[in-house]
Amino acid sequence: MKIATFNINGIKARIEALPAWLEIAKPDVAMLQEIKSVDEGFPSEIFEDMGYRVETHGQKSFNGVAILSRLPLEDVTRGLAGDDTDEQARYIEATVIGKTAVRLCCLYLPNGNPVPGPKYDYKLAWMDRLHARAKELLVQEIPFVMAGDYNIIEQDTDAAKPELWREDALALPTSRAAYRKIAALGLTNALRAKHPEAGLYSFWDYQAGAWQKNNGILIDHLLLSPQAADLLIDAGIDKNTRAGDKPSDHVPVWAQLDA
DNA sequence: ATGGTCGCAAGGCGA
Repeated sequence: MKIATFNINGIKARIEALPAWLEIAKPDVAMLQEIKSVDEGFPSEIFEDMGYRVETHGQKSFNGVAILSRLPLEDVTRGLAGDDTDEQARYIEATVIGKTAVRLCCLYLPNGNPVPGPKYDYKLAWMDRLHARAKELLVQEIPFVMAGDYNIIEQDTDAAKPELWREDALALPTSRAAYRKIAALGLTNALRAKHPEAGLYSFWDYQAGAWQKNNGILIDHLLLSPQAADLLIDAGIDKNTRAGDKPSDHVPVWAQLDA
C-alpha cells in the first residue's frame, strides 16, 4: 500500500497537476492539505473516474484537507478533538482497508506566524490536541499513519538556510519541542527511516527564486505507529513535481507499507 | 530591511 501526503495549495489551481501526479505516482492513498475549497466545490468526479474514493473536510478559501483512496475507506471522522470552537478544517481521519487495515490521519498543522500572537498560541494548542489524539491511537496498538504538512522544521538540517528561520514559528525551540513531544510517543518518521541523509526538502517558496536556488525546507511528514513502522518497505519524495507546470509550493512525500 | 510570488476570489488575507 503506497500512502502519500501532498499539500496541493488549492485544488482549483492544481486541477491538472494533481491528476498528472496521480497517474505517474499511482499512490493507493493520497492525503491532501490546503484544498482551499468547500466540500461541494471539490471536483471529486475527476478522481472518482481515476478509481479513487474521495473524502473531504473543506472550508471556504482557506485550509481544507482530503483523502483520496483506491482502496475502501471506513469510519471517516472530520476535525481534531479537543476544541469545539475550532472552525478551521485541518484534520480528517479514515481507515483504509488493504491486506491490513490502516488508520489514516491527514493533518494541516497551523503555520503559527507571526510570533508571538494568537496564531502562535493556536498552533501550540493544536499540537497539544494532536498529541492527545496520537496517545489515544497508540493505546489501540494498530497500524496508523499521521501524515501531512506539520509546518515544523524539526532540525537545522531540514532547511537549506536555517539562519533565515530562527525566529519563525516553524523552527522556534518551543515549536520543535512540541513536535518532538508527539514523535517521542513512539512514532517513526517514514522518510528518515529510509533516507537519513540531510538536504531533502518538501517545500520551496514561490518567492525569490527559492526553487531555482534549492532554498527549501522539509515540513511534510508521515509519522508511523509502531505497528505501521513494522510494515514499512520504502519512502521517498517526489521532488520533480515542483518543476512541473503550475506546481504547488509543496511536493508529495510517500511511504510504501506491506499492508 | 525590503520586496519578492502565489491562491482564492474579487479586496485583502494567508503563506
